[in-house]
Amino acid sequence: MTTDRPYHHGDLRRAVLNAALDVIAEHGPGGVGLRDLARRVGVSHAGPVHHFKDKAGLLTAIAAEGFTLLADRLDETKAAGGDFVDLGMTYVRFAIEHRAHFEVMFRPDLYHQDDPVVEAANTRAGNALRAGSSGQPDPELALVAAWSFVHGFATLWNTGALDRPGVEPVELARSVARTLFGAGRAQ
Amino acid sequence: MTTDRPYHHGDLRRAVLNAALDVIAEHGPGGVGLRDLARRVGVSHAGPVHHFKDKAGLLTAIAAEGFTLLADRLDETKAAGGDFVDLGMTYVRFAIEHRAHFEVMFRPDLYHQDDPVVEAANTRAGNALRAGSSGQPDPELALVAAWSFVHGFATLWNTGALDRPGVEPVELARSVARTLFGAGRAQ
DNA sequence: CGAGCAATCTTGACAGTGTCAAGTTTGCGT
DNA sequence: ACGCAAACTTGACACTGTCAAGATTGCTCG
Repeated sequence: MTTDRPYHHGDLRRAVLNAALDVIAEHGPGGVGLRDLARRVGVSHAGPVHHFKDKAGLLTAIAAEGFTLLADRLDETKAAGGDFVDLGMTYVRFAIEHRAHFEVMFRPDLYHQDDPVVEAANTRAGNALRAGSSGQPDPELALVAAWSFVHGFATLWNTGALDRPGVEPVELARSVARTLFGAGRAQ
Repeated sequence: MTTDRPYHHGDLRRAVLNAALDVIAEHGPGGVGLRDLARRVGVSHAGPVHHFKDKAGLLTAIAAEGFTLLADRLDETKAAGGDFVDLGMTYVRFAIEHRAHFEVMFRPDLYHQDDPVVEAANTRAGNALRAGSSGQPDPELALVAAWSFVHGFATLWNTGALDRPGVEPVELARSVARTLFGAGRAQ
């Protein structure tokens, strides 16, 4: 090939991120390689380094993107009048639909946890979650209970441990959540 | 040094496993390296290969050990008359005390998931868990609910997301579990 | 409009990794 | 006591992340 591609890629950063997300979704975060990503995107082996500094830097960017994406969705369902259970279902849906992001976000050993961008996004998502449980009796315990449940459900589902043939995960999670947390009082 | 250590290590397999568990506890599963482990144990760079075939083979052994250990503990608390909630607390305690094992067990992309040993240990632990929920109304839903909760709690706690100053994790989990699942009926 | 500067990307190198094949040393059963 | 198989070593290869230095480009400011 030795293609006639332009020297400047245009949007290499996004291209590398997308390629990385593909790889993570298929092989997990351990499967990402800077040189492999460079190859997939059609760029020299050190191209990605310039945008992310590190391999950990790349994963930091993915984690940050994931946290802001999650915070956005939580804010949306809150704004749409969603109740406590709805918030949890948004969490589950996010973890399944954005599996690659989710698998990085909660593996702090893979990225630069002290990065200001990722820290800000992380606390934003945390606040959105905390706000959702504020209407419950004993909000602190409710937060731990709900977060643990949806996080565990999503994690187990993604690893295949909860696999039921022909079952829609969010529906299963919702029916379980209803029995755990009641029918879901307003707010 | 070029030590006068014997040609045969004695129990290299266990030594490598222990070294790997140390590394995982400190740096996560991504931090393990076959050559690094060999160095720590004081053996040539390809020594460990003979016992585990692969890097994935090493992690397979760790996962298998983890599942049987978990199954053992679940059986014990069941035999000691523990109820539904007690089983969950055993799960949480295991995940925290054997953090390194736990972090490998639920990352199937890291090891040979189809290995017969790990498969057997996995289903054994699964059965122990399933048996615990058999006394509940709607056992299937109860299993999903309880497993999701304890798994999520343990995972979040281990990543530091649930960190509360001076709080004993199992006690926190127990108090939450009691409000979720009732006072814990017998069996 | 065009010159130069900074951002973007390439090339080349180095240390470190997993894995394999081939040798060496040792314990153990017959 | 002998020999065989298990345990370990040595050496090699392809691959990885990271860095330094160079080539190419878009863009800003005169």
